[in-house]
Amino acid sequence: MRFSKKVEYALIAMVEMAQQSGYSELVTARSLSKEYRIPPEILSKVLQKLTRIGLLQSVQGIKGGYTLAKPVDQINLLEVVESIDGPLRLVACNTGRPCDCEQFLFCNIQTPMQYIQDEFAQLLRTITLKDLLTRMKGDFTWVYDQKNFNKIDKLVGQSV
Amino acid sequence: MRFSKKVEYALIAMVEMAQQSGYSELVTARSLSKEYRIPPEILSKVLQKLTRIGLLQSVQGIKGGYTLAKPVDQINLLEVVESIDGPLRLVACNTGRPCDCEQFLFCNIQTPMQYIQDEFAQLLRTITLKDLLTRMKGDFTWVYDQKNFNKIDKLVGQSV
DNA sequence: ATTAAATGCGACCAAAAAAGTCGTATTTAT
DNA sequence: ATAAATACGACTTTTTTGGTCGCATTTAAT
Repeated sequence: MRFSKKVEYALIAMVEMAQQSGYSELVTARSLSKEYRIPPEILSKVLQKLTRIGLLQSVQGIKGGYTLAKPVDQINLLEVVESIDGPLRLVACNTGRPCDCEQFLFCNIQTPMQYIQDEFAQLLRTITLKDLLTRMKGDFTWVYDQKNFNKIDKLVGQSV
Repeated sequence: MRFSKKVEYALIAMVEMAQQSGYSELVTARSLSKEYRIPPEILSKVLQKLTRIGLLQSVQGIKGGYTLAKPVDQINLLEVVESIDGPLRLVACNTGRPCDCEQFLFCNIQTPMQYIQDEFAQLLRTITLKDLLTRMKGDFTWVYDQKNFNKIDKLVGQSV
């Protein structure tokens, strides 16, 4: 019952991109992976998926990078989640066919669970990247606290 | 991003118990596990957890079994899920402490994700066992289709 | 009393999913 | 030509989940 790490990485990256570039400048996978301690190969693949699906735009080559493909209020959480992890499925038995879970013919919760899934999907659909940005005020106080940066600088032995 | 099998088993069992007993008669783990093809040891442990948390009542001994401890409209999904899987946590970094995810001091989505989790928890809190029961009308048409029962009878080589 | 059928637990093993790594190709500004 | 970036797939490791085994306790029926 967790979002996958990849989805977290996607959201971290997109939030950062929204703050940094404002749709204009490019951000590289490498810089993001450094800043947020995300394995670069994984982050790259995540960003590539988001690009293929049309949430990001990419530019190849030595001056390349990524940028948001749409305004922040037009990117909702459901698209992000489904871009990375595939179609939302809260239970095993809602694939369209009558029921293919282990309890097949006897499953008694298929229809109700479908309803719950629809509700959750709707919730994710109503939350946009913009909502995330407006809700992260509290984080700034410590994310950009200089003491923390110094601590990390020491920790990893390099400038951030 | 799935409910665990154990949570599914819990819901299947509780829905069945609500239909069968109407709070009076006892249902055994064994009969449920047979009817829904759930490994009996697992189902037992699930029902035991639900009992400890107070959602079911149990009676030990040879005539024992389980029954719902509360009316169906007073059992919500959040209690069921948290009884089985522990506190709801959609992301790694909302444990109360500032942030203990891999991106620790740099995580920029902690607060927004907490908000999403709260919204989802509220959704689960508003859905009761009664809602599940009223939404499963569609299932009856095939769950109780005699042809299916015959098919299963042949499949497992015993009366159901 | 003995037995059988039920709940109650904990330790352990196996399978599946997720996370992460490695290698290589392609693109493009310098 | 080179360096730094995206693009992509195969593979390995780790973690989580699902499932199994064994044993103890309770209690109705004989």
